[in-house]
Amino acid sequence: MPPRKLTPEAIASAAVDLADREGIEGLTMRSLARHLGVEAMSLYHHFVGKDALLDAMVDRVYGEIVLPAADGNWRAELRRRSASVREALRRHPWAVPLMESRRTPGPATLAYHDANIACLRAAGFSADQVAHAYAIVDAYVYGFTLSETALPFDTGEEAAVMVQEEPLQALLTAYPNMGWFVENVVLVPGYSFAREFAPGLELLLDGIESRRRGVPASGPSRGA
Amino acid sequence: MPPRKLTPEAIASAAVDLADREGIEGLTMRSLARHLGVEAMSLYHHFVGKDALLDAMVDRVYGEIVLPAADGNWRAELRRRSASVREALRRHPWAVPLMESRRTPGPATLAYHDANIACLRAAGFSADQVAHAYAIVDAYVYGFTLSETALPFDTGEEAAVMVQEEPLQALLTAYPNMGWFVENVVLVPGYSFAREFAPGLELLLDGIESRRRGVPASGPSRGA
DNA sequence: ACCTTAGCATTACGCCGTAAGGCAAGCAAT
DNA sequence: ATTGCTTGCCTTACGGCGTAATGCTAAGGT
Repeated sequence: MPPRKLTPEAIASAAVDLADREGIEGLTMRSLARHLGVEAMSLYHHFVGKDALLDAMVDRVYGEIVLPAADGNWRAELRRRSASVREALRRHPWAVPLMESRRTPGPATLAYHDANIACLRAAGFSADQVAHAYAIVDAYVYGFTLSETALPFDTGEEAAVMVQEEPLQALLTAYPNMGWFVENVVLVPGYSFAREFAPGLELLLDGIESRRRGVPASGPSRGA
Repeated sequence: MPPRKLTPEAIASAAVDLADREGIEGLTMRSLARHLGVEAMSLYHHFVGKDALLDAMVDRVYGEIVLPAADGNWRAELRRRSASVREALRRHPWAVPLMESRRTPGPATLAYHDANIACLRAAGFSADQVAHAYAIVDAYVYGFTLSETALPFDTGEEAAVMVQEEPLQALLTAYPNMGWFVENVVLVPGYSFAREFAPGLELLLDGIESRRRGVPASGPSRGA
């Protein structure tokens, strides 16, 4: 028997690389097999189907995230792991819609969630407070990264090129507030969407902290 | 010539219905055509390709969102449209990954963004403040809804059934913090993930408001 | 009466995921 | 040494996908 060329780990690793380079739609069982020097059906001896492979890929992405330490300052730990999540998802943009939709979490996924809960719990959060904080921070980090990876430009310079084009010019005059926004935000030198991430996260952490200290939540009655 | 059976609107509407019922992976050009009583290729006389159809579907979802009024209270308007976004995305879960990834916005999409900017602008937000507020709120709403639609359960009762199953039981003992979380949050009577939405949004709105009033953002130095 | 054109259908191509089965190389038991 | 099982990979084949190319039919303009 020739030395085994394939292992689940090697396959998943190659699949992540391929998806990074070609996009998730370029990852097919055949293209992946070609990349590994084998035939497509050989992969099915290591994964029962493509779904299982996707599960493994997602778990590898979770494995790249720096876990929060249970004995650290919860704000610093949450900040660090949020940045780490965002970096991992920028390295693997295809993972953004996948991470939240897989139903068979792998060991790295479970370890990730466990460490997050442990960190907040150790900081004295009640179960309800953990639920609140976790839901809010995760929604923000995933949502921000989703927006970010979908954006057709990152810096203002890239946007400036796009705005020159004819159809976009027409749209910006038809929708004057968007035109105002583009002119006064996107096209201002130094703009990048990425810089919104950290301030938004701090706003969340501030809110979580003040709620913990007993500041009552302002209900809908207040602003309406 | 028989009276035209197909219009882009009718096709997109049927596609949305089909995706709602069968899921986005059940929406194929053939299944959609079958549903409309025509052949698959007939659809290509109204849409240049499936991507264009998906664009139209996304724009229909945007069209379901209640637009914020420019002359209203910005908190109330943002609250209302955020709830409306979430409801639209719950009606059409397949749209969550699509809405942020389409690159050819339709009229409803543009009107939506324009109305949002207009609302904040009319409330006296500077361009930078609009950018901050919009990025944060959108990230939260999309991220929350992404988590929500991906969750295998909604209420604690549904979760209780899942937890009975063997493989999950083993996981919860292996990851004690997750076990603690499930026991003290998910399985507590009355739990539902959905109830986290409004408090989290209020936290954001509070933060946006206080930042506007000149409260300096707490930087990483504070908590680290 | 002719031609254009719009609206829909037919056929076919190259992709996809994967079920079913084959085959060769190594190990274990006899 | 022979047998037979297991492991790892390959071959073939099927139904379904998006869609290019082309054909047919009937209404409307001239």
